Amino acid sequence: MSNQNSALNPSSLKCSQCGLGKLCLPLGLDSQDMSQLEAIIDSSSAYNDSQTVFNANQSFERIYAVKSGMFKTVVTDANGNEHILGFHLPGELFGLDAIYPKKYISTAISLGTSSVCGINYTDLETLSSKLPSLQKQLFNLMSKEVHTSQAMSVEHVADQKLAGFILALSARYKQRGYSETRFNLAMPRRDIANHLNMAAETVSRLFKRFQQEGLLDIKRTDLQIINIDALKRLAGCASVCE
Amino acid sequence: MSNQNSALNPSSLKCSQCGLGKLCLPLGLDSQDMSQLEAIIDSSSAYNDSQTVFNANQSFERIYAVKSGMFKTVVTDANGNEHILGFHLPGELFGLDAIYPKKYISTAISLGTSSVCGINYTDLETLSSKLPSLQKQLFNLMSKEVHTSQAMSVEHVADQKLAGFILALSARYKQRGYSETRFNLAMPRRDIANHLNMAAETVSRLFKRFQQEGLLDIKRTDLQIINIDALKRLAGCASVCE
DNA sequence: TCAGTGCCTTGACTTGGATCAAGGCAAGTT
DNA sequence: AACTTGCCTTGATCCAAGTCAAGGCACTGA
Repeated sequence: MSNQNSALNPSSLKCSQCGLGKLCLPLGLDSQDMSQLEAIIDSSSAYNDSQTVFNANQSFERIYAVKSGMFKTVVTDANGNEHILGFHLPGELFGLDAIYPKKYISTAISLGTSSVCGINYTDLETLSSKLPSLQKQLFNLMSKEVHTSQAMSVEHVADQKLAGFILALSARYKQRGYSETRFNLAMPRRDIANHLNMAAETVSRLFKRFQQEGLLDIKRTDLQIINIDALKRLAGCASVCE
Repeated sequence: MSNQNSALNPSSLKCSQCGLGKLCLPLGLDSQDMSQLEAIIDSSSAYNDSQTVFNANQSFERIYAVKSGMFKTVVTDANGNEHILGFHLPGELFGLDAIYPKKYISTAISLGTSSVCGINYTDLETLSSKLPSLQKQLFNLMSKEVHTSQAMSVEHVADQKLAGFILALSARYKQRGYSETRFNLAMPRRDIANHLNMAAETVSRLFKRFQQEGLLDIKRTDLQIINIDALKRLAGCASVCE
């Protein structure tokens, strides 16, 4: 399946110098609060492609913030079928669904070379009750997580789902200061298909159709959105209209 | 669509006397903390069938805890199609997805005679930073919410989805001290179908099949689970195995 | 008791997307 | 340059579930 987890090159860049501060946990913290947060963060462990950050059922200790690259979270059902719950971009947290059950629900795997910051959850809880802005930001990030998980379930036809997926990625890249019309998908077709509950062949045919209809241009993982409005109309806006 | 929102019979039963304390926000609070929580809660507004608690796009002010009955949250996409995001049982919160965007994402509607407690979110934030146990419980409830939204997306064949839905309801009723094998569905077939992204006819045919296979017995909304293990095997356990 | 209404069930037909099976193409290896 | 490997695309076929249409059954109110 996937390799053992192992941290390479732990470049210990602190939150205050990280550049993701406007999206990630530190949002809203003053420099004094920030250094308290920095004190409980294991800054930046790096992973090669397809390495495991944590496994499902492992006992919950830390939540993770993506620093660079991309991670996916995967569950395996009783019949051994894997399902990708989500993809996580820089500045996003994962492992939040493990808080209540006190164990990880999913397995987290890197897509390409990527890095994360780990945050001990008990420490984070304690610090949150001292720093109202941190508590507020955590609530915000969790609320967002609830929202995105729900949005997925609205579209149910294949083309809407794929359009919605692309638009959601686009919006998230935009937020991070990248182009909203051209970005790298990072994950293979198979993973997109799995995440959206469809066959890889369907993803392939839909990308072709979208291209023929002048909605986008795609070569391997390099995606360029050409007609974003038409794409939004197609998706029915469910995952993206704000 | 649905009637105007209107609060009837505001029976002001406090948290400390409510019986849902083991599931709801007060979990883990001592009696002193509890009275602080009670002070910021508008206890119990009652609704008749199909009444609206809040509308999508309305500005966010409060989260709600179900006191009795059931509520559904519904979004409408750009094409006017409605989609039911979830059903909410006593002791569960709804409106959490509105925290980050600061406006309600969905419309909340009562199913049958039901009641809620409303909690001003700003007050709740403030109080949470004073009461670590309250903060902890809020994080737990939000984590749970993330988890249940995600679990939905795992099953993708109709019979698995319906089995998973029934089992999830069963587990939630059990938690609340009700029978896990016999309960009232409260919502019509159409709503189940909509929530699970399928046709009402399919729900009907599947219930018939489940009944023929000796998995359950259903008459209108009165559901009795006969072979819960077989049902779990069918669902692949995704939404329920813990 | 009987018509009216809303919800659920059943059957016949249609279709979107899965599956199966080949083939293509890029990048690395020998 | 030829071979291998992994991923993606394309075409042919099939089936699960949607749609359409009719009928049944349990409440309601006159």
